[in-house]
Amino acid sequence: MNPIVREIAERAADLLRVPVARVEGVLAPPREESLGDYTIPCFAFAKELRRSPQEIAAELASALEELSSVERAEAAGPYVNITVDRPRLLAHILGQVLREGEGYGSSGEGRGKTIVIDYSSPNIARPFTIAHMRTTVLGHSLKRIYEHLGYRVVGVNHLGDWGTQFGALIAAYKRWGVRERVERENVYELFRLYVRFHEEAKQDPSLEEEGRAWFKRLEEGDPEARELWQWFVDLSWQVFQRYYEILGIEFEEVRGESAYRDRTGPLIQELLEKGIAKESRGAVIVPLEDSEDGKDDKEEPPLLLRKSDGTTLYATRDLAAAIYHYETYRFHKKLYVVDAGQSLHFKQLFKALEKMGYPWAKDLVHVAFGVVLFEEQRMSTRAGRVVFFEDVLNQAVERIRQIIEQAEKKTDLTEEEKERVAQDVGVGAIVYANLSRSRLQNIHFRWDEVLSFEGRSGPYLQYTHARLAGVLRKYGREIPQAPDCAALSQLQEVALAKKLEQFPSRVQSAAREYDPFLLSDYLYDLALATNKFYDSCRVLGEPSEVEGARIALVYAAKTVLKKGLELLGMKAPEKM
RNA sequence: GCGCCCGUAGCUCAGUGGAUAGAGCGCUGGCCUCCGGAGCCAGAGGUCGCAGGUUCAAAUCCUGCCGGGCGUACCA
Repeated sequence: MNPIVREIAERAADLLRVPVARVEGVLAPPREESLGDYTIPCFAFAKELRRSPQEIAAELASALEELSSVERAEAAGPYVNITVDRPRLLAHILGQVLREGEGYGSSGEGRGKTIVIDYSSPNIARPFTIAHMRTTVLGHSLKRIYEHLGYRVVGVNHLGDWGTQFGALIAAYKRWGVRERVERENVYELFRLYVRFHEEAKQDPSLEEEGRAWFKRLEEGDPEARELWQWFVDLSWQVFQRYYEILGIEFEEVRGESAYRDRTGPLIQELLEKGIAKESRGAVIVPLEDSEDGKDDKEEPPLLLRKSDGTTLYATRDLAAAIYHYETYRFHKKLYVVDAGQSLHFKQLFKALEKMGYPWAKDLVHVAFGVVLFEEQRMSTRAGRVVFFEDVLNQAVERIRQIIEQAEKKTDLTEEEKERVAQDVGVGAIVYANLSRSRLQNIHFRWDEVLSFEGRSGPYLQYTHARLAGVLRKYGREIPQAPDCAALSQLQEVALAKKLEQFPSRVQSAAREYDPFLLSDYLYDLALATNKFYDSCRVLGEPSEVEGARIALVYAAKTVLKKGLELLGMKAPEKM
């Protein structure tokens, strides 16, 4: 909160004899910019003061008008609309951004705290699809946001490299696999084998049995099963790493489900001995029904730890992983960035850990998100109804190459730079598309939408940044550290500066709500304000007071835009 | 059946108690002798799923219903 707003709130609170926080709670920007900078709706104070809101507003208006930082304060019915001393406000905002630079919007709230984020965590032996992008991009952005707030963040890639499905894959490979083809086509061939397995299993259910049997052999350490499995893992990881490199993602910990295979046995033993788990229908479960008064008409499904064939499940390994992560990192919080369809799983998991007496169970958060739909249906890897990430990326990059070539303005980019830019912007389009709606919304994947780079899109934000970079390049001198803000009197200048002021609180909201959308939404508004300013206010060649003030504004906007893009996991090219 | 999520403009989505509900796409019409037109400006387009209730004030909170998605013990 800036000092001007604080002064206003304190004065008003003093006058009304209410806590400052009450005033700050209702103080907001007005409905329309032309009404002023801030407004205080006075309804909330009417009852206790036994006066009409209109009366209160009138009194506040005349009192606030006397503050030196207030330019104008007028009552509009029950509202007080306040216009502040703009040069002072802008000097405060610009001063802060110029002083803090890339550190603007950071804070010490995370000092000494560790956050573990489990994200991306793809299943091996399958190509990345556009559906995998949601967890990858969300988790990555959350990671950068928390880091900006001073947290130590451990990005965990909990690879899906264990489970019945690998029994199925081994069975499929044993039946139809060709080594050379797998080596050549990698995950795409493994994926084909997997799909074929499920298709043929529809006709011949004994295949499922065969798959389960292979998984059992795998869990028991059968050398042939292990060897094939390791081969699949190595091949897959090679491909995944390339994708992560393109996306600019690095993990602090890559530790698949298989890493916990030796912990699950003892864990199940312990739970049985403590009476937390029990045998039921041949399997081992943790009952979770909260039967306080014996009425279990709700009948919550239990958490399954071991199947009747003796093999473990996803949940067993997740349990072991949570304990491992707490022991290793003593986390402040652990976030699971996993689609909303798994809500029950996490509810069960957290409850089971609570039953086990771990106080940190309350620090586990399922950061749920909506699924990506294709042709109005959920993508299904098994059914083969998927869009591969690589295809989307290639098309996006190709589209951008064309746009660069067709640009009217002669581009001075070298061929190498063009490639770089095409990739950065292509990735940006995909990333932004995944962060451009609140996380619980499903996303309808449409080619024309992802390949549209106009309006609200990743490239729009990057383009805005590149324009500002262009102005700064041409200016070519030191940015004035104490610009004359009285020279910034245009509506668009004030609006842009006020937008810049919101950045820190938006970063915090995004962290608090575990939703980078809150940041991406803000960045679009910021880019819009920037373009409006750019369109109506010329910078270079203006009288020196104006030019100096405007270039400082340009610099501040570019700095925030760049930082914001980075927090979303996007590049901010200087030229494009 | 039960649980969670969603329902706002033709389409995709913001807005979760405060003034006349906002964007993008699409549609109509404007703006480059001037810092990058991947841009800017203007216009048309909405009984905020329905019905009650709480409140000075409801798209927003509560209750019920309708429609859609997901989940609901041996997949991950």
